[in-house]
Amino acid sequence: MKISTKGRYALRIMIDLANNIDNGYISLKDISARQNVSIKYLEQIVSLLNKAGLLSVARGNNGGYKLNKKPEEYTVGSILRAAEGDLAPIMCVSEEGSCEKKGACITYSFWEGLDEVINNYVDSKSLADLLDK
Amino acid sequence: MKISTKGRYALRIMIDLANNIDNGYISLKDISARQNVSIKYLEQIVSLLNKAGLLSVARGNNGGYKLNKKPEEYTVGSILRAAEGDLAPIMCVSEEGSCEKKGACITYSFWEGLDEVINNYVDSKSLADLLDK
DNA sequence: TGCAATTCCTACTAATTTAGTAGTATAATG
DNA sequence: CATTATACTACTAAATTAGTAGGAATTGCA
Repeated sequence: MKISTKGRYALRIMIDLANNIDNGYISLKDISARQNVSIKYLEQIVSLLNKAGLLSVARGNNGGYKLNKKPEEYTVGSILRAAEGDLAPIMCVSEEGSCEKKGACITYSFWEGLDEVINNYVDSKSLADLLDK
Repeated sequence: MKISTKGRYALRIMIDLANNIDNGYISLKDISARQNVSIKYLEQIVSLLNKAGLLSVARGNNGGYKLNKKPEEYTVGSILRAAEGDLAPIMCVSEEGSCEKKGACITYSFWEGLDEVINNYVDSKSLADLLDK
């Protein structure tokens, strides 16, 4: 029942970009130096964030990434789901794995409720909330 | 971010025992037949529940397990934690892994909050709540 | 007394997932 | 056109999960 490094690093990347929001496009080289994560691994994680539409990208020399919204407009949930795929605590309540025995299953609504409190919490916090610490 | 089979089966075992609460000690053979999980795997999971003090045991012929409290006195959280070890979404907020940089860490209180909503939810539901479905 | 049914304990293993590394292609800039 | 980036795909080592397997200890009953 753990969040993986992808989710945790994704959050750190977004915080890093938020902290440098006035500095134009930020390269992975810079983020790597600050966050102490290899550029190659960051590439994969940023790619997930990018595909989820959370970032603006500039390729080529002096390229990099920047936020395309204000920090208060990102929920932490949207970031974690982009990186982790899905926060469902078990398959049967997730989009893909959705179980056909829902109705009959005695534990289904319990798991559904857990999924709800998790997603409600992570969606109640914005990226800006984290910066305010 | 998934609950493992140990947690899910543990819940099914406890439900099974609750459903047979008037039938004395229930053998793993019976539970195995009803729940479609091998006796050998059930042994390991029941051992965790037992060590956590959730069950009464009778060894030998006609032996087995039974609940030592009423279903409404078990929180689902106590069952899941017994089987899963810990529901902390990341190391730094768990008992063992507790991080020394708590104070400095910008994301710490966010994760702490997530841990809280998860545990509050699973502890707000009793085993009896699941039976009432 | 001894056999059958049961829990108890530990070790092993196969499959899956996680946490990366590596290489090469593509794009932009000066 | 060299340099500095991102983009994409494949590979790999380590850890975790999901079991199997074997045998010892315990108890009830014929």
